[in-house]
Amino acid sequence: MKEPMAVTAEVGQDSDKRQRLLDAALHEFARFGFDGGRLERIAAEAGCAKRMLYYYFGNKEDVYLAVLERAYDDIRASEDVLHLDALPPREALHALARQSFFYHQNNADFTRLVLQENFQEGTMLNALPGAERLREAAFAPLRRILDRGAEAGIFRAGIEAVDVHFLISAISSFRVDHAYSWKNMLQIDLLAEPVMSRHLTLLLAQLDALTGYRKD
Amino acid sequence: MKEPMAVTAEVGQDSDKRQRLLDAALHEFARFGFDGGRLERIAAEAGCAKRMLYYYFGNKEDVYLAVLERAYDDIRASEDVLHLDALPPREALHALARQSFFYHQNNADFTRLVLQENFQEGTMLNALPGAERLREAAFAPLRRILDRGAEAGIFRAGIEAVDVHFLISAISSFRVDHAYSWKNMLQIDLLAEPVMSRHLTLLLAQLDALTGYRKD
Amino acid sequence: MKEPMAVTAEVGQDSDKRQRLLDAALHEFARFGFDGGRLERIAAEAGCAKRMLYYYFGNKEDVYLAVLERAYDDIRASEDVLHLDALPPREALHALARQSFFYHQNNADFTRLVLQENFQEGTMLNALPGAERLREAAFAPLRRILDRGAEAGIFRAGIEAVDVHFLISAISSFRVDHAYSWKNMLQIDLLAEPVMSRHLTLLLAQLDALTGYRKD
Amino acid sequence: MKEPMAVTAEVGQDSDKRQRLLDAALHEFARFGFDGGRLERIAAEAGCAKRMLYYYFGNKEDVYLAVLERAYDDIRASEDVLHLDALPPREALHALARQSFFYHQNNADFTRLVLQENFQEGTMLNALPGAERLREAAFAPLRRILDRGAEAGIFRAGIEAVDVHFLISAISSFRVDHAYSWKNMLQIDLLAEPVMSRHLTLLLAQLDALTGYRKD
DNA sequence: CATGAATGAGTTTTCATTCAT
DNA sequence: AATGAATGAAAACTCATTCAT
Repeated sequence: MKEPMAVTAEVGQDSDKRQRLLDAALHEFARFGFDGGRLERIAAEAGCAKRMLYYYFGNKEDVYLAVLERAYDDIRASEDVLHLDALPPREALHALARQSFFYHQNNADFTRLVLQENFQEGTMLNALPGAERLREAAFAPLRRILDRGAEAGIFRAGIEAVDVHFLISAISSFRVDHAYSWKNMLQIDLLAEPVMSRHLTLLLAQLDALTGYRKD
Repeated sequence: MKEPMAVTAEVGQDSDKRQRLLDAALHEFARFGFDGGRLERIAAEAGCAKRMLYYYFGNKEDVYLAVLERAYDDIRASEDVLHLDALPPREALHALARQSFFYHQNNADFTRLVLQENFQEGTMLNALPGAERLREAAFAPLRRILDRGAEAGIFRAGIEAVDVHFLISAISSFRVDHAYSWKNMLQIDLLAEPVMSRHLTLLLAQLDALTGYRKD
Repeated sequence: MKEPMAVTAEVGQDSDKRQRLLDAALHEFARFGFDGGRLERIAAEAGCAKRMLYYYFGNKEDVYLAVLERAYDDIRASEDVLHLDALPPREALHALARQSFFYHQNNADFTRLVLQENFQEGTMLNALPGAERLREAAFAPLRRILDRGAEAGIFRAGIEAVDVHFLISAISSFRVDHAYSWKNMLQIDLLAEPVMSRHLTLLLAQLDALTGYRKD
Repeated sequence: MKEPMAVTAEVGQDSDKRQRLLDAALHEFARFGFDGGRLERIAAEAGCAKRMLYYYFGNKEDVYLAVLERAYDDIRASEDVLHLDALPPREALHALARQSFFYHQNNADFTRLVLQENFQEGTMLNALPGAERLREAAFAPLRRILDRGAEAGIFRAGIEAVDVHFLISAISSFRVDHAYSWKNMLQIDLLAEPVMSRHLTLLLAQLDALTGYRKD
C-alpha cells in the first residue's frame, strides 16, 4: 500500500482487454477486498495472462485504484438524469429512492467495493481524487426536495436530509449486500419477486412516514 | 497421499488462549475476509505463536469456521435474554429492534463477517453444520409478537415477519457497516450521538409506521 | 475454498532446467521416497530455486508423478532398440536379459523408485495415467521369443513368459537394490567385477536351464 | 541423524504398549524409510499418543534403532532351527532355500527396512551392534552344504557360496518386494497360488541347475 | 504492443520435540 | 508410570512482481 503512482503512462486507456480486466478486477475486489483479491483470478476471468495486469496498470494497487476510479466515474455519470426539480416533492423523493434502489441492485459490486474499503478503514478511498465532489452531490438534491415539500406543506418541517438519505441507502444497500445469506439461510430471495416489489413499496411507504407526508 | 489420519488434537473447547485466538481471528477475518486474513496477524493479536492456531483448530479454514460458529452462537445467546413474551406487543417489538440495533453496533466484526460471507457467496457458511437451526430462530419470536399485536388490534393484520426483520436488520446493520465511509466521505458519524439516538428513534418510528401501530 | 482455477502454467515440456529438476527429483525420491523427499534438496541439486518446481510441475505430488512417468517412458524407449525379432531365439533371450541386467545397474534410481512405490502400495503409480500401456509391453516380446524357440525345438514348450520375466527381473533388480548392504554387511561388491560378470553369466545360464535350451 | 544414544534407561523393555509401538514403527519405517516415516502414524497405528514414543524410546532415531535391533533379534532367533547338517546336501540346500523363501514372505517389513537402509546408503545399519555376527552366519552353513555335495559327487566343485546365496535371496526377496507393482501393473499376484508354488519350484530347479546336481 | 519465463518474499502447514504435571 | 499442552524449526506452497524478448 505505498503511495499510488500515476497510471502507467502511454497505454491506451480503453482497449478492449483493459476493459475486460477492469470488469474482472471490480468483481474480484468486490468479493475479496484488496488483500484477498487475486491477480490470477482477475486475469483468468478476463481471459488473459496475469502479465497483462502489469502491462496495463503497473501493479496490484494500481489495478485497484483504476477500478475505484472507473466505479466513481460510472456513479457520476448516472447522477443527473433524473431532473428532480421538475417533479413535485413527493414524486421527486420517490424517484430518488427508486433510483437508489435499482442502482444498488445493478451495481452490487461497486457497493461491495465501498464496504470492503470500510472494513479496512478506507485507506485507498482517500487516495482517490474527486471524492470531494461526491460528498457535495449526496445531500444537496435531497435537501432541495425536502425544502420544497415543507414549503408546500406536504412534508413535516425540519427533517434531516441525512436521515432520509440514510433510510434510502440502508434499505437499498442491505437487500443487495445480504442477499446471499438471506437466500441461503433464511430461504428468502431478496432480489427477486415478490419480495423485491414489496420492499420497494416498503421503502416508499417508510419515506412517506418519515416525511410525514399528507395527501393535502 | 491423502490424509493419513484425523489430527486436530481434541483440545479443550474453552481454553483461555483459544478464546483469545478466536477473538483475534474474528477481527482479522471481518476486516480482510478469508483470503485476505493472515494467521500471523491473528496470532500476533492474540499474543501467541502462529503455531497454536493449528494446534487448536487444524488449519486456516477451520479457524474461520470456528469463528463463524461462535459468532452465530453468540447472537443466538443474546436473543434468549429478552423475554419478549412477557412484554406487550409494541414494547416487545421495540425491545427486539433496540437489541438488534445495539448488537450490531457492539459486534461490528460479526456484522462484517456476515457481509464477507455474502460477498463470497457463503462458501464457508455452507460448510458450517447446524445452519438449519439459525433459520428457525430468526422469525419465530417476531411472528409471535406480530400475531399478538394483531389480535390486540394495535397492529395491522397480515404483516410479514420477513419485512419487519428486514427493516430492523437493514437499519441496524447499515449504520455499522457503512460507518467508516459516511464519516470519511460524508463527514457524518453514524455511530455517535446525536445521530445514533436519532436513528434508533427513527427505527422505532418506522416500525410503528410499518405495523400501523395505533395507540388504542 | 476449492481450487480457484487450474494453475500449472502450461510450460514447455522439455526445457533444460525442467530436465535437470526431473533428474534431481528422481534421485531424491529414489533415496527417500515421496514423504521423505525434500523439494529443497531437489532444487539445490538441480541448481535452481525451489520455486521452479512449482512453476514447472505444480506441487510435490506432480513432481513425483512427472518423475515416475519419465522413468517409465525411458525404460520403454530403451527396449525398442533391441530388434529382438532379428535374432535367433536364444540370442534374443540373452540380449533381453543382458539389457535388463545393465538397465537396472545404470538406472539404479529408477529401480529404487519402483521399490518405493511397491512399499507404499503404489499410491502414486495408480494416479499415473497410461499405466495400461506398460502392461502390454512387458510380456509380448518375451512371449514371441519363447514361441519361436519352442517352434525351433531349442526351448521346452509351455514355458511361462511370466516366469522368465520374473527370473530376469529378480536377478537384475536384486543386485542393484541390495548392493549397499551386501557391500557393507557381507563385504561383497555386487556391482563390480568379478561378481558382476559372474552374475551376468549366472543369469544367462539360469535362463538356459529354465528354457531347457539344447544346442540343437 | 546424530550419534545414537543409549535407549532411555529405566523403562520396562517389554511392556505391551512398547511392543505395539515397535510393531507399528517397523511397518511405518519399512514403508516410508526413516525420513518419510511419521511418528504420528506410528502412534496412531499403535493406538496411543505420539508422546509415548518419546517416553519409551527417546526420539525418532531411537525408535528406528529399536526397530532395527528387534528385527535382527528376530532373524537371529529363526536361524538355527533347520539342523542342516543332518540332511543330505541337496535336501539341505532345498531346505535352506525354502526357509529363505518363506522367511522373506513372512517378514516383508524387515526386508523392506533393509532396503530402505540401502537406498539411503545405510547410515543407521552401521550403528547397530552385532552386525558382525550376521555376516558370519550368512555363508558358513551354505559353504558346508556345497562342500558336502561336492565331496559326494552330486554337486559340481568350485561353486561360490556367494552366488548360491545371491540366487536364493534374489528370488525370495524380489517376489515379496515387487509384489505390489506386479499385481497392480502386470495383474500377477506373486504371493498367491499358483505363482507362489511355481516360483518355489523354480527356485529349487534353478539351484539344481546352478549346483549341477546329478541324481547320482 | 504483447507475452512467456523466472523468481523472492511471504504464508500456510507439518513435524519432531519439550514443558509441565 | 503415563500423558496432555505447547512449540520452534523446517517443510510445502502462494502471490505479486520483474526479466527478457
